[in-house]
Amino acid sequence: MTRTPSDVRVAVSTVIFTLRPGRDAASLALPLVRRTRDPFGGRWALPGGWLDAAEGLDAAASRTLASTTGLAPSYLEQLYAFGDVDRSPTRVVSIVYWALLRQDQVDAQLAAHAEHGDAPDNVAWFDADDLPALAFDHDQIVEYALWRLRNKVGYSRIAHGLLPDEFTLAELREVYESILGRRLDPANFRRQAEASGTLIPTDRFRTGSHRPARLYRYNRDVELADRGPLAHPTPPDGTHPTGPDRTHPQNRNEE
Amino acid sequence: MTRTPSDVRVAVSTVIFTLRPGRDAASLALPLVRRTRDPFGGRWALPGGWLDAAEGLDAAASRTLASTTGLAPSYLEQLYAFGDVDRSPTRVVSIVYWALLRQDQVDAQLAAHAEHGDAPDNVAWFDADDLPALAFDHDQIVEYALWRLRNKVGYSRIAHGLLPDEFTLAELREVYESILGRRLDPANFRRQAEASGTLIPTDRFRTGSHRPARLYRYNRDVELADRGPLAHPTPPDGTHPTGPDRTHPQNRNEE
DNA sequence: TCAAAAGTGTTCTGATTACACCCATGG
DNA sequence: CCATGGGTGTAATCAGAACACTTTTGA
Repeated sequence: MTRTPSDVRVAVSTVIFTLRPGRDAASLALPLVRRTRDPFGGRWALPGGWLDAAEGLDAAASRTLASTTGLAPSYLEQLYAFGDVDRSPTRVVSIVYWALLRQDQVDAQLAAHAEHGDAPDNVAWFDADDLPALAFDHDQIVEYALWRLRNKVGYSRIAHGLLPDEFTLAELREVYESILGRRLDPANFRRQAEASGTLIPTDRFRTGSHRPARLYRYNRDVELADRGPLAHPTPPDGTHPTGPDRTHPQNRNEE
Repeated sequence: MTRTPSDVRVAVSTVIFTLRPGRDAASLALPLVRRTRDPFGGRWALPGGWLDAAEGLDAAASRTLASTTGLAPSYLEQLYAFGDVDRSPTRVVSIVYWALLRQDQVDAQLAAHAEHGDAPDNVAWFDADDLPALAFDHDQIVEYALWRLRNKVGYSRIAHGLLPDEFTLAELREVYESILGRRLDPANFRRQAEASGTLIPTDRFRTGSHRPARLYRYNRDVELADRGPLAHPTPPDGTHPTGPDRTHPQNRNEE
């Protein structure tokens, strides 16, 4: 067997969400990179880059995300492989990931880069439901990532991927409300959250407004999301492990 | 931008299931192809092949499946992109699909090929829970495909992808039981199926054993599975459309 | 002391389960 | 006429939704 290089190139991109506090309710936001060359020069696109022959897909997602935006996700999962012939002028298969970034990490990571003088350029954050026209088929990709996020929040604990270590139930509820786009009953939300077995109450309280709210951590023994039988046992590096996702839904908001 | 071919090659493989009638209960079976060359010469592997620069991913899955096994799926959906560096001696990213084939189509399609003298070679069917050691990481891939199938059967209508146009409720129930690996209450199953709105009763009956059972068709207006916002409007060719999957589970067998 | 969020209790509803029971047919 | 699967009825259970209510704080 001779090794003939293919004329199909493999790219890796990532849709990474964070929660941006708003006056009324928080909203989902994501960073985009402005393209400097054709095709689609000047347009906004998802952060990403070419797959290197010496790295796995997950590693490529983390690397290209870091090199374009300076961000390291708190949750990372493969989304889909896009490979229509006409999705780009040249033949490119894009392995797309979606990710979450804890709110407190956004500023921290960007500040760290600013200090080292390697602040990412040509990057801007956009509200997830108010995006400009994107390069390639990235509009569709973001739409699908949003759909997956909204769906997954219903049957897994990924919402925690957007919060710091300690949080109040109201903060957790706000994450759900932002993602789902509707209000949730605080009383019922509390009971469900407590019954899930994933929350550990601390003896600390968040004070400042009205009645102090108890702070919770969460049980790291429980995975953020069931990733199916192929889940890697433990993450070798800092970021979260990635294996095929339990793509199966189990509630049924949109069946 | 000069176009430099990548040293990463893209393959497409498919895990395609059908239901094999057994004395007691039916069981899931899938076709494998015996490799004739190294690496893993002599071992069984998933049907597949190299992605052609002129075809999309879905088309490549259909084409390679047909050319290796002679089969055309009744349901086809992308499963996952596997791209660990060491999963093959050379650098290969495999876009893996999973598929269903209606029981009545297996024999029909194979017979058609036999008649034309183009019967596929080196192909054999195996029971899904009794597989030999497979080439590459294909064991894991099959395991993941099974997991996804079992999961998805709980919140979508994919079970119909394994049945002919008309079927009895007992036959439909048997599909569920085979996939889930447990018995279901016939009475409750009937009510759920009827309440789903996806079944159309015919005025024909399956006779032969005891009391005749009504035959049902199903409502083609309802998608087999919610594929998310990116679903292709209509399949251009014969096989089913494929878009990103609503990977979200909604029941919770394994949360 | 009052507004507002934290937190508890109670009721109602719908889906799921378990299981008793009747119906229709082939042998 | 009876064994067997087709098909119906019904009561118990459980999760979720709705909402009234009490508690605790800062202002």
